[in-house]
Amino acid sequence: MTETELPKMAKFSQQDMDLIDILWKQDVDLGAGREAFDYTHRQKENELQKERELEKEKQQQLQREQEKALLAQLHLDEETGEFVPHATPRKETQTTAMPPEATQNLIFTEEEEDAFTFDECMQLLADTFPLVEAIEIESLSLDPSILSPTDISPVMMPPHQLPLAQAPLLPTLQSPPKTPQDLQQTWMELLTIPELQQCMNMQIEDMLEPTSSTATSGLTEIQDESYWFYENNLTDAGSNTASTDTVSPEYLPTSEGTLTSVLPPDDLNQTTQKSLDLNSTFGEDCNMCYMNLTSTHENSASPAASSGHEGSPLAEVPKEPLLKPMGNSKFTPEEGCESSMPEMMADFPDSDSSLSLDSSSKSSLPEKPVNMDDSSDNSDTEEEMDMEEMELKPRSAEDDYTEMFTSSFQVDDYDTPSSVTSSQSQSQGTKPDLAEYSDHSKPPFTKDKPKRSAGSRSRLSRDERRAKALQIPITVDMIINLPVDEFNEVMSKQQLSEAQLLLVRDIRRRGKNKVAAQNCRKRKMENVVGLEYELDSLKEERDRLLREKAETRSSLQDMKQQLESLYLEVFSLLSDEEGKPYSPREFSLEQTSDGNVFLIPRTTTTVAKRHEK
DNA sequence: GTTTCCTGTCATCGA
DNA sequence: TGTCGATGACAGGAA
Repeated sequence: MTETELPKMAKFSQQDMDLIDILWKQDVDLGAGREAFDYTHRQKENELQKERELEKEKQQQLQREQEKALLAQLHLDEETGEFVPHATPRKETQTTAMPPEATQNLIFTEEEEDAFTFDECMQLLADTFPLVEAIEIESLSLDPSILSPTDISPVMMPPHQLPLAQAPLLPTLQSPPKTPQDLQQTWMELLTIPELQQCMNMQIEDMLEPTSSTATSGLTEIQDESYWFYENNLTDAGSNTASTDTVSPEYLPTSEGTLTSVLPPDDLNQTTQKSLDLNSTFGEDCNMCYMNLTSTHENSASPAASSGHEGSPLAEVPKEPLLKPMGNSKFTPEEGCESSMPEMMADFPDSDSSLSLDSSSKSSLPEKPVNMDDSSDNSDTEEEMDMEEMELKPRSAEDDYTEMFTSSFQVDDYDTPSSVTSSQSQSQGTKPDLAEYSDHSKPPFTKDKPKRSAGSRSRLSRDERRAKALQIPITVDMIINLPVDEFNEVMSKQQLSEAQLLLVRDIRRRGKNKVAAQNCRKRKMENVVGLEYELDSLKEERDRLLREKAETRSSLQDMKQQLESLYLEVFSLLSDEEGKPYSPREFSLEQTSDGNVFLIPRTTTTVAKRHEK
């Protein structure tokens, strides 16, 4: 409802007003406030809007003045001997040295003045520039030596600092490239600076690092508006000179030198190539940069990228140095688990060496279950048969694993699933050892050594190895731990052969028994500990009883002593008719059941007692 | 080289 | 009768 519509409202009839009121109530129900229909409120909002626009214009004017002041400082740099042309190249320099802030402001003014309110613009500025500053501070804090190369990049440069820092630190940049060739030469010189390359690599990583959506968006905005500089210079130079590939080898040593501290040597080639490719395509906008990175990543002999991981280049790039080098090996789906299962490969040192890339020369599977059946059947010679599996038939084991991982292995979540195709170069390198292991005349300890060195997991590994050799589509863990019903159900569904069933039962029996033995020993130890505790408590009880016994005996002795003294004391108080004391030897005091005490002659008492007996 | 401890496995028994 | 858990006995690795 605008200001011109207000007079019309006075002409509205009461019916119309009621209708409007009904509509307003409906709007209120939909979430609209009463002030939305208040003209004065809207008028205040319009005034505020105008004030904001005025403030925005003032702010822009202030920024323009600041830009002019900054450009004037560039003139002062010329007086120090760093000449900056004022003609056509100066125009480039001005635009080159123009802070991205100015560029951004111009763009905001031209494109988004109508679309953004002042608060939104201020919020956008506040969101954008602190991020850039933070990025630069971060890059500067990493190494003070790269401070000057960092300043080269206007992409990441805080707009308000760029001209000041650029002048003293990079005189080469100040010298104007009068021709495209000069410009190209300038950038080629800049590219020879190792710190510059490191800085650019770091900034690329910072850019590609998926920190926060706001940071990414802010960078994208800055790059979109200031990458034209590289588009006009660096990319031209790169394309004119020799493209990326010709530049790359030239700077490989420096790049390696800067990257070896943070990257494993195996990743150096890929990363270096990636970073140099990025350098060559630095002038493109952010999207193109990401696209380039992705394409570079895909082209840099990284099979993982071509296997479905290219969907997330931002997440992929930071992780890439952590990936194991694939070399020239053909990527298989199982290789993804390889890095996480090194111990499994350690369990099969000889099987590792017996591997081959040739998956075409597979021996027929039905033969192996029969052999395995024999080996698993005879428990006494199980170990020897295991060794025979690995030694007498290295080709067979090789075929087992090759076929196992190339065929449809239904369940691949073994507790330690190993990738037999871990490293083809490794397997190829150890290939000559196959002849040694295939030598039957070798002493047994040589056969046993690699396996015994696997440690306490050798048994479990053996079962896993057998299960894999027989292509049992259930994990050893499941075989052992599944309840009987589920286990039988799974077994019935799997259509296993006789040998497979036998092996599965053996694995289950051994696994169960192993757990039972562990529990038994645990219980035994607990019993021993409990018995020891009980023994200690019994010893303490015995000592306590002995102490109580001694105390009781001592107290009884005291009581006897007291009673004797009391008896003598009472006896001494007694006297006959003549006043003579009674002799304790002739008389004794006895107490009857009713409590009376009588003096009885000892002879009588003794005679009476004898009679009683 | 021997001893001791730990662990896996087998054989056996009872539920 | 088959399965499973418990347990003694044995063997081998590791310290």
